[in-house]
Amino acid sequence: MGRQPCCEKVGLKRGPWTIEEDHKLINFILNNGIQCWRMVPKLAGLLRCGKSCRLRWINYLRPDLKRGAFSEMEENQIIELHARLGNRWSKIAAHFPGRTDNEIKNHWNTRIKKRLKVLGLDPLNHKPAEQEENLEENSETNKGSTSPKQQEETKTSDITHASSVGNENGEENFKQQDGEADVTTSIETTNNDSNNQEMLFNGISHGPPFSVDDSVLLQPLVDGESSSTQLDDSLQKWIESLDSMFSWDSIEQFQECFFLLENS
DNA sequence: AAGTTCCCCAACCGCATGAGG
DNA sequence: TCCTCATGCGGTTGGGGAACT
Repeated sequence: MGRQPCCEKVGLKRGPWTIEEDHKLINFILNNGIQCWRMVPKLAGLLRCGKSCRLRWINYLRPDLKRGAFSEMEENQIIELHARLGNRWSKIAAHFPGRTDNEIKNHWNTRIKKRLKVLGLDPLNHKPAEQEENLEENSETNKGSTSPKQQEETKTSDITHASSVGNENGEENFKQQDGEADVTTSIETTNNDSNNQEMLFNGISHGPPFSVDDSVLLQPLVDGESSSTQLDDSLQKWIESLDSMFSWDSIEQFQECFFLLENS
């Protein structure tokens, strides 16, 4: 007797989101907020499951998202956090306002991993690759003698001790406070309020999170790739409205953008 | 120019977790 | 305490564009 799926899959749309779907979702959330994701698609008139709506909102439509390439400083912070927290992307993302766990995870898998390998470090535990080989040999002998959870704990303590930014009491901190206490203090000094504001503002000024060279399919943009010649009037207005905004605090302003967009 | 390979990233899947009855 | 359900999370996939041959 398996668990029921989170939603009725039959008849639901999958794959890339269209601009119309995005508009419906954003409009609904701005007008109604989020009480229950499962109800969102029904009430918003979307043929999507709630899970898909949630993911779309969190990873792409949220107005406070910071888009664009990661700076070297951000990459270094990710490496530092990964050394302590492992693949807990949501925890890592919590230190980067405007970034999503998915974004950081993708960036890790596509860029940072390679960067570490070039440096001769194992991306899993941040140890030099040779050392890692020895570790694997040893772990072979222990195979079957430990539960997955025990193995995970072992890995965790390895990561902590191996961290190049090491903390003498890393393992203890990890267990007591999910490994975040010391990281938080070091990272937060760089993510102060003014910095956050700047990032938020920069994120907004990147323009809409989609291109319009195809009027139906929503295509993600690479940072700086947007071309005003490709934008239709409504989207141009969108960009102008966003650029003129100081912050996303005012939902009314945001709604006005949509009003303009829909009525243009 | 055409074909192939590589790379990126949005989206999906399935399990974990926690709240509430 | 157990069960159900909604949400969160991390691993993985696949489409599409870029780079290369």
